[in-house]
This record gives sequence, C-alpha cells and structure tokens, in this order.
Amino acid sequence: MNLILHIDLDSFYASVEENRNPEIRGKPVVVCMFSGRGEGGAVATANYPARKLGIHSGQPLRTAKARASDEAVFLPADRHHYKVVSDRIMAIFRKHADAFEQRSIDEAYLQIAGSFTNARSLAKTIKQEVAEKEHLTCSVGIGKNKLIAKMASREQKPDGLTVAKDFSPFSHKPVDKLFGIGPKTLVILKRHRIHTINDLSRANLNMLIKEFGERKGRLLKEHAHGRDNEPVEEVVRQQLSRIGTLPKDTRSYKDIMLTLQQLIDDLYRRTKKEYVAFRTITLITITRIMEMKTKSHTLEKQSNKKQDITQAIETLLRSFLREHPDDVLRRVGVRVSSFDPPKQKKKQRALSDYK
DNA sequence: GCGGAGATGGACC
DNA sequence: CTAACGGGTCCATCTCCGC
Repeated sequence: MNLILHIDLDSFYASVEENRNPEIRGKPVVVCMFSGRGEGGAVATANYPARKLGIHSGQPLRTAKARASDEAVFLPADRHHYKVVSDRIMAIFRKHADAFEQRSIDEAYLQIAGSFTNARSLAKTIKQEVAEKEHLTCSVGIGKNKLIAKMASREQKPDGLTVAKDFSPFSHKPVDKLFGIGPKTLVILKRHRIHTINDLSRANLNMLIKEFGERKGRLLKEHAHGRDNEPVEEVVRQQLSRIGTLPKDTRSYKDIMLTLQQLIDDLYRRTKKEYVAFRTITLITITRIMEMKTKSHTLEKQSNKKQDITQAIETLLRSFLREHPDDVLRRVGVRVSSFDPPKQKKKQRALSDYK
C-alpha cells in the first residue's frame, strides 16, 4: 500500500533561533518581519511559550508586544539562514521517500510503500534523525492521501506523530478545519447552515458548484469525505516575486522606483540563481488601505535581462499612477513568471475523477 | 470554442 | 490615542481578444 507522511517542522523559525542562541531557549521567542517603519511589522513565527501568551503568526507586532511578558525575545527573521537549515532537513526527508514534495520552507509530503506500521516506524526514524542532526522537532501525520496526512499532522503538536487510518477522526470537526477552507469560504458555508466537515460531506453538490464554481465545488465535497488523489511530486516553480514596504506612503514616481529598483536587483539575483528565464513581469501595488492591484506585461520572447524587468516596471508604474490618480501606495512588489521551459500545465484532472 | 494575456481573489505558510 | 497589518507562492476564475 502507498502511504503519505506529512511532516511539519515545529515553529521552525523560532526553533532555529533557539538553537542559535541557547540563552533564549524556553523563553517566549517571536521571530518578526519588520516593515522598516519603526517598530511596525508582523509576527512570522512564535514559539510555544509565546503562543501561550496569545502571540501568533501574522499578528501585528503591536499586538504581540502588548501581550509579551518581560522575558519575551523579539528577533528579526533571517530567512537566508532558515533556508540553509531547511535544505539540509529536506535532504533527510527526501532520502527516506519513494516520492517527495516540499510544500514550503518547513513542510513536506513523503510517499512510501508499506503498511501503517512501517510508516509509523519510518516517521520515528526521521524524527530521531532530525533531532540528532539539527536539534529540531517535527510533527508527522500519516494517511492514505495527502489531505488525510496533512490533517493528521495538525492533530498533535509539537513533536507529534498521528496515524489516521481513515477520515473519521476529522468528520465532526468545524468545517474550517478542513484544509483549503479559509475565512471567505467559511462565511458562505455558514449561510447554508454548514458547520462541520460532516455537514459539508452531505451538502448539495449543485449548491456548492453554484457558490464556488465547478472545480472548487466538487473538490470541497470530495475533501469533506477525506477523498483526495493529488500525487506527491516535486513542484516546479512558476513564479518569483519580491515585495517590500515603502519608507512612507507615497505616489511619487521617483520614490517608488527607488524601492522597486532594490526589489528588482534582489529578484534578478534569484532568477539567475534558479536559472530561470521569464516572459511576464508584474508590478504589484498595495495601497494605503491594503488593496492589492497588479499590472503586468508579457515580453515577445523569454528574457534573462535585468534591463527588461526595469524597463517594464517603469512603464507599468507610470500607467498605474495615471490610471489610479487617487491611490497612495504603501507597499510595492515585482513578480516574474512564464518561465522557460514553458512549464507544462498541471495535468487537468478530469472532472470525472471527482464523481 | 480555445488559447494567451491580464486582472483579481482566496488560501496557505 | 477606537488602529493597524510581512512576505511569498500557488491556483482558479473572469474578461477580452485574436483565431
């Protein structure tokens, strides 16, 4: 039997920082993304002592600071370093898997052939290896598909190991515990008196399709039954982007280009590192009131030149300012996509697969 | 009807 | 003091347009 392990490194950024500086181990540790405007920013990761104080990822630093105790430690995120550590750990995961898929800097799916007993002992082996070599813990979920494995890994944290032989442990849970259901979807489901995953599994398919569209409608119902046939496979990157906060809200072309040029320089370094040539360049803007607007331009042919990005962004920014005379910008970003070789469209899964 | 381009929105980490 | 809010990626859907 093929089984899937989903592995999640526990409060990854914060744990890496605790290893780097044992002085702070056990204290509330909050890894921060600073916006560059004084103390402004958001929480990237909080370790468990910090979470006990009510500090969570995504929270404004203001709020986190207000909840912090005296001995709490606030540190700037050092993503380059976390990436180095992550790469070493992903190599450990990969060598134990028949098929492997990294989902983010701290998460991955492993597919193995074997029994639940085999899978459980492999999970223990991996946890032990990560503990010995990297002094980090992780939480593992095991199931027959990616969805169940993912849901299982969230059951026990930190340092958990959860085997889910079927989907029954999750059926009674609130519907927003189902992977893929966020705040917007939740509001719509509530309107239809759908509160639990079980409710969703019995919902009217036509209603779901009407509300969410063909694909998502069917997918919701399938997922609510614990059914999922997504393969475990390496993900090919489709886009690269870099976003930053402006020193102050503005719509001055010169000031905005100053920030954009830094972002372009950085993004361009990454395209070279990843050997990607791009065709589409997108200007991302986030206004003072947090509305995101984008403008993009596709080149005649693939490019790997910085000048092509800069040129396109200059033009896009000029049109943006002309077309949105009332928008004052807070953050801006640059994205490149349509990489070479043209990434094959993810095999359109026949809708019949979900019937 | 199909595709690419462009814009937007939702979700997750 | 009734606010304030990072950064990155993926995917789906809609519109428009040429073919």
